[in-house]
Amino acid sequence: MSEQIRVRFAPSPTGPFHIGGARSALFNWLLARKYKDGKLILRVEDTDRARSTKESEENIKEALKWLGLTWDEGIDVGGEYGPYRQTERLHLYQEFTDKLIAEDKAYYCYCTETEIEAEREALRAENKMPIYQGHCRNLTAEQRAQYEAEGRKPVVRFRTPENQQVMFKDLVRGQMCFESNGIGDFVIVKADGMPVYNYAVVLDDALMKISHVIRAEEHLSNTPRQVVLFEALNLPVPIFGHISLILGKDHSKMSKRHGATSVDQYRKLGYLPEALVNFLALLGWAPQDEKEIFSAEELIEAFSMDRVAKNPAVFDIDKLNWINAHYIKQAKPEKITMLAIPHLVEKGYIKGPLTDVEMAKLVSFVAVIQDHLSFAAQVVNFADIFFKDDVLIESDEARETLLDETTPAVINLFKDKLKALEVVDAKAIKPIFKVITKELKVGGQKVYMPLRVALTGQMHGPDLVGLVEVLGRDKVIKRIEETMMRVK
RNA sequence: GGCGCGUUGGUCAAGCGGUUAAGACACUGCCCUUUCACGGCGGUUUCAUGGGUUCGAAUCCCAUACGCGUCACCA
Repeated sequence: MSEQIRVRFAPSPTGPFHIGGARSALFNWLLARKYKDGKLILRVEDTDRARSTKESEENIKEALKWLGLTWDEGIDVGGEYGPYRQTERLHLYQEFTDKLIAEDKAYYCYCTETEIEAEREALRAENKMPIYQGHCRNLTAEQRAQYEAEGRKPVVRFRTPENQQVMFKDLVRGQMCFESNGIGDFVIVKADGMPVYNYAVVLDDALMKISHVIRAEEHLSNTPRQVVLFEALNLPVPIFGHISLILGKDHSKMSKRHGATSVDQYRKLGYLPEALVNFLALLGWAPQDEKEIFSAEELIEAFSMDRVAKNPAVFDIDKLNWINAHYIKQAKPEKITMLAIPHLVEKGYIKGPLTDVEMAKLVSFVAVIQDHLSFAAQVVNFADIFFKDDVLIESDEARETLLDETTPAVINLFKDKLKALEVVDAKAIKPIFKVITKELKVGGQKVYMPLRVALTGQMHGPDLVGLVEVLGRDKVIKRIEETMMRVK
């Protein structure tokens, strides 16, 4: 690609930032970063006045920043092709609309929504395509004046050329071809003066000199409408690339039913941005080799549009969890702790602000369980071990472990040894277990298990040595004593 | 319904006329670990169906089925 790469991400701020949108943004970003002069433009498509909100726009920006998907031109950062919010570009669209009308390539349509709806119904009933039948296609000046007098507010429709083949190039799907007759005269400017998506997007992409339009497949069927407009306006047609949709487990489009769908939800659950980026890249794109774990830099290096798949991909939370677990293991315990705290607060484990000492202890605890986590919120699954001093014995099997005839001796010896320690750290604690097996002549099972159950109530869990160190001598002794009292 | 896109194991997927049809997640077996997890080594499971073309087809062509998208004064 010799010309400059200029790609854009153009979300409409009508709700929480969707995971699918994040992938579109990611692919565009990767393309922009791959080429030295590549530019990513962030444009906001806010022409739907009823649904667009400032909060959504903020949410999208925050999510993009969190994911590390930086943009070179667009809202907040500016650029020479601004403004970058469609509602601030109305004067630009107006110019082109006037021109189209003057050239008779577009016309005013006074049909009301109910009239149009009735027409559509009728066509559908006959099993025909529900396209506009051209009622206002050739109105006389008198007819128009009549409608105006009635107070009707017109929309502007594009006069779609008949019997033409509309072709365009798609990087993912190859050469595409549609019949113009299947399109009909579509609305380009609403009655409130707002341009319709298919119109504004064409003008913006052309005016912002976008070279490649990479977006979701749901736009594929809309593309001929846009191509026809590019041609009518004598504007260069960009190269398209329609990436397939992300589906839920049941193969329908991802929705709330499938669990978390917004970037924000994953962020709050304690997924790491690098993991999400890594995972999203692998949904619909495959590297040449067998690598699975990619840093952003490695993705930029390896990414290319011709390895983007045509078929839709099912969002597999198990794989995301696996990737995230990988990044969690590499992360600093402090970081995971910070992500987990809101969840610990929510579950009532943490009441007020933590002191420095408490915080340090919590961090050490997180370090002990870090390898067990798929995402930070899972810390609450282990929180009882850390926060709850009255141990709940999880099963009869665990109880039996405590009733073992060797158990009292083990527990007592352990307490003595622990009390005798000058410094209570992992290095000092570890040998205790060995010594006990030797002195009491019992197997490791008989030492570790009763102590684990007395301390946590559970048969399985994080490393005991680490646990004893983090909990501290007093708490450990108090806990085992109380548990033993209770089983007797 | 028209138009369009798609269909390799439960999931992500490699493959682009000749392969024992990669790899990863999940599942599972063993090892490691005196628990679990991590990690290591194995295993089960796939070319939607039917026709062609070809010496040879997961790969090319045509049907059928199924899934999805779109046909808005939403984007």
